Amino acid sequence: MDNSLPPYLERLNDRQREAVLAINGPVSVLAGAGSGKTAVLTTRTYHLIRKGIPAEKILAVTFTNKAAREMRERIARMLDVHEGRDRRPGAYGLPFIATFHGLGRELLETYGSIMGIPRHFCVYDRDDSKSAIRKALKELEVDPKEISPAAILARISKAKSEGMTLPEFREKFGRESFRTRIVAEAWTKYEETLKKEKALDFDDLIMLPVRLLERHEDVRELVQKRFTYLHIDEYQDTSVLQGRLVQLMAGEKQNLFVVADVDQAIYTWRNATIENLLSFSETYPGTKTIILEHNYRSTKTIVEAANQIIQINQNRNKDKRSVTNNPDGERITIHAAGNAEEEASWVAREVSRSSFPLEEVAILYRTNAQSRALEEAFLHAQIPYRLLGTRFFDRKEVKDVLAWARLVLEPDREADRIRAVQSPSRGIGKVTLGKITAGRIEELRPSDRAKVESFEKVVRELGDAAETLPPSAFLKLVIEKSGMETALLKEGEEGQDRLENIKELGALASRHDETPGRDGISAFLADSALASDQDEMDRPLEAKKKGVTLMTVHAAKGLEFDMVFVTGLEEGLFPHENMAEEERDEEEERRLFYVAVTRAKKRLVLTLARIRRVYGTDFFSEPSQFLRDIDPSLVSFLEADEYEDVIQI
DNA sequence: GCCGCGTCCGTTTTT
DNA sequence: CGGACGCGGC
Repeated sequence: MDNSLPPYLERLNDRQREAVLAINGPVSVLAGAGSGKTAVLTTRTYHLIRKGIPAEKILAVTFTNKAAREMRERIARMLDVHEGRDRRPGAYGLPFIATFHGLGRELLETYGSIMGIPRHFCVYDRDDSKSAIRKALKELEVDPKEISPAAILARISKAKSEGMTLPEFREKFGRESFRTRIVAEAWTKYEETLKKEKALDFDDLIMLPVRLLERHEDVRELVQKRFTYLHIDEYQDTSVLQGRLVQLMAGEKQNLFVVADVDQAIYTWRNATIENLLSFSETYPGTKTIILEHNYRSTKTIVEAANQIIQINQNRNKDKRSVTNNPDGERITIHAAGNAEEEASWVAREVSRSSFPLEEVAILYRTNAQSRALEEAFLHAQIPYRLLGTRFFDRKEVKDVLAWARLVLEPDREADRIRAVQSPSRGIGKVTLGKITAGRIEELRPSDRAKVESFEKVVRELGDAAETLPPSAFLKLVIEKSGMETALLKEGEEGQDRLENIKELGALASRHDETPGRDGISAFLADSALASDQDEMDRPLEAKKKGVTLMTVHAAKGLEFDMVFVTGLEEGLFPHENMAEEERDEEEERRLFYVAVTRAKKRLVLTLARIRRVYGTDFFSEPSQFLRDIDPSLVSFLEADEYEDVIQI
């Protein structure tokens, strides 16, 4: 008998190998930062296939689209499968690799008809949901100033992601207070809008599949048979409902493999709960737990600093501590700048002085607002950069095109009609539109009627074209026929940029060109709703850019760079001072700092500004308490006298 | 119906 | 400070 290991297993350490080889039954892997958990997930998937498990029986759920795509590419390479343009998660006989939302979408598209879910639904993003709520408030004659649409949406979203239905919410909170009554009323209207527009929101993409599997045993069995091996990444950041979905899918076999790090739980504000992880072995008796604490990523200095930071948290597994065989490396640099602009230009200067390739440098910050000063500094220093998180899909012109496309597929979508009719503006406004929706078409002036008819004609023509055209050609036609192209060309330089953005959208759509007609277009639309602005691969132009990466700490999760700058280390900013007392969570902020620090492989630089501008006014800021958590022996200051000043012993 | 101007508000973090 | 929204004049 041949006892030698295949090369892909030899590369792993004992614990990692144990994780890969634990094929049946529930397994939880508690992995520290930089411990090679991605390698474990990928290798395990590959190993299962080598063992004869059909690839399409394996489901892997990742946290981001980017992680999904990378894993899919890696496995395709290992299996020597050449992926074509088909972007569906399970294409080419590969495992089904997607985010929870991508999985939910697949389940609803495939099995949702039994619950009356339309075949072509569109997905509402946060802004869509917000305007739907705003509309609901208007109908209810509630002043949005009294209760903000955002707050209502947050409450609805929380209820939904806990698995609570609208009637249950009414029952429980309907009489509690004025506030909750408004929430219940707005929720009712909101659901009506969703239904009318054949739309689902992000929470629906999880909630409805759960309901589907709970209520329909036949579907549950079908799904359990379809996926016999389940891999879940970042399990500490799953919600109650996502946990339940996993459980429903795992079924009796429970060939369930989850990877998690409690110290990197940074999404509780998005209704993630570490309860799923803490109760894992109770939910799944016979769980095998494997701890990966060896860090392959960072220098000893960085690993040691990370340990010092995270061990201050009370709410964690105190035995878990990262170790590394890597060299000590350089000390951590702390720099205090005068204000945000000086901080930014100092960072830019340090980047150009360093010898790391620009692709190996990341600039991290707590809030998106901080990116502006940094962007300007990099522009000024002529250092190429990529800015993640500029909400591409939030841009007006992009939303306009998507609205047009959605309207063409589903002429009942009121919100999209209002948007489309105004882009470009064609002399039809709210009043005219209101008359149409109310069915009072005869009241229209002849000139208005002509305008409306020509608009509707364009929509119809595009509708016909949508039946056969590949998505990218369809989009091109939309841009032309809607009149957007002509209008933008008239606008000069800014219009050119906008046209560029729209064309980028066309490039995205071409990924679905192998599925022409409504199916492909609708898949593209769902893609863009689920696409993340944090993922440069979702944007062809952004992906081509090379350079330093600017992003929030949240967006940096899972990534690694030779040199990492963590900026804005000031009290109130990082840790962030929350408005709502009850939401303040110092330990989560510290975990976030831990995530930031552990992104660095070789050099870590922490910066702050003594004066920070908030809403246009300057404030003095105190250095972040987090800076004091790192032992001085690991730190070097550029100016010696800065030390006591910043650390404030 | 459109556009310009004034006011008000916000900022965590995002699939 | 800057984006979103509303009001009022054209």
